[in-house]
Amino acid sequence: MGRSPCCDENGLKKGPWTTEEDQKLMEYIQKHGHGSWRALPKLAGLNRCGKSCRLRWTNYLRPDIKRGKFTQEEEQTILRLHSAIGNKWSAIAKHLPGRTDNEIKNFWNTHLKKKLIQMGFDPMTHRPRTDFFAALPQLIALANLRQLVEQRPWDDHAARMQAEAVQAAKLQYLQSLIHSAASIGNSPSSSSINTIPSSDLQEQIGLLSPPQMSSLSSLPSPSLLESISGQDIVAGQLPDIQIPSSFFEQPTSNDANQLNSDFTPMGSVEGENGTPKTLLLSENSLPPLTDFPISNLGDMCSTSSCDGSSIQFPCWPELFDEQFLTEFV
DNA sequence: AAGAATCCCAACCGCAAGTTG
DNA sequence: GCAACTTGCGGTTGGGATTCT
Repeated sequence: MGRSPCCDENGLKKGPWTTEEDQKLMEYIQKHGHGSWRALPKLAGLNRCGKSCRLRWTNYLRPDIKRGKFTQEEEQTILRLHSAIGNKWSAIAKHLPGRTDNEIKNFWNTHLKKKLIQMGFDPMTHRPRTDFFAALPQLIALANLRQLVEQRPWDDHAARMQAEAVQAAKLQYLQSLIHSAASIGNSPSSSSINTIPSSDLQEQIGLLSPPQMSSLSSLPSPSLLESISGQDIVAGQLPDIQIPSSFFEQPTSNDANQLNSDFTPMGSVEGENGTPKTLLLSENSLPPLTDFPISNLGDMCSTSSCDGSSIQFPCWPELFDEQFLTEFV
């Protein structure tokens, strides 16, 4: 299994392709097929290595390539498949006709990954991140729901659902705290916060707007953490939440539904119009955080895909009133 | 208006699996 | 079975485009 020597050859052109080169490559392949990629450049009159030609063809020149923005449907498919198989871009691309693995990979890295991170989900596991900083954006977004509830004259049912969502968020936040506290207790020399990769930390801190940064100073004190961890609460016994891979919107097509059937859903509920909504919940999961489409949640965060509008988040003390803490502890 | 920062994506790199002789 | 070679894949990067200050 030796390495390919083709790109090691000197004198071959690299970098962006010219329209002339594209033309030559297309004409040659349309006439003769690509055959051996190694031999192709010479036969086609190109001063490129075969690998470069193959990449140019498969990622750009192939006639069946679909260009333009990814649809919600495609986004759903990518999320669903990625949650099941991870960074298998070529496998994911097979489910998206006309999209290349490179295109999907780029879309993931520039959009979807950030979206998940901003919502406090681990982009690799698609589960809520248990480290403290990772949970912040998700919780902030949920806390913001309560603010909306208080500001809008919604009906009682909707308001109750929102309040329950905030309660769930609080629970999850406390879960994070307890995880942190437990690890502090188990290992005096290191805290879970200290174990967060610095890149992750920077990423999360970078996502917080200045008001949120300032509110960090009013987070629970170490003494509170101690008092919580002193309750002999086993972190593993706390409820866990798994994000539905249909995270931003419900699937809308037969294709998406078909894909859904490829992976085992952990639960389902009936949607408003009678169509079942698939929820990927773990057995010990909390109830769904909200009863409205989670896409609303995504819209409320300050993300690059949120039409550029920024939203002022509430301060942390508002999220955790004393009554709640008393009830919980 | 201009420079800085950020986003985006085409293309490259290198590894590993598959194929051939 | 082995080595040379080809192909496919995923991670990373460079630089143009766009947005922000």
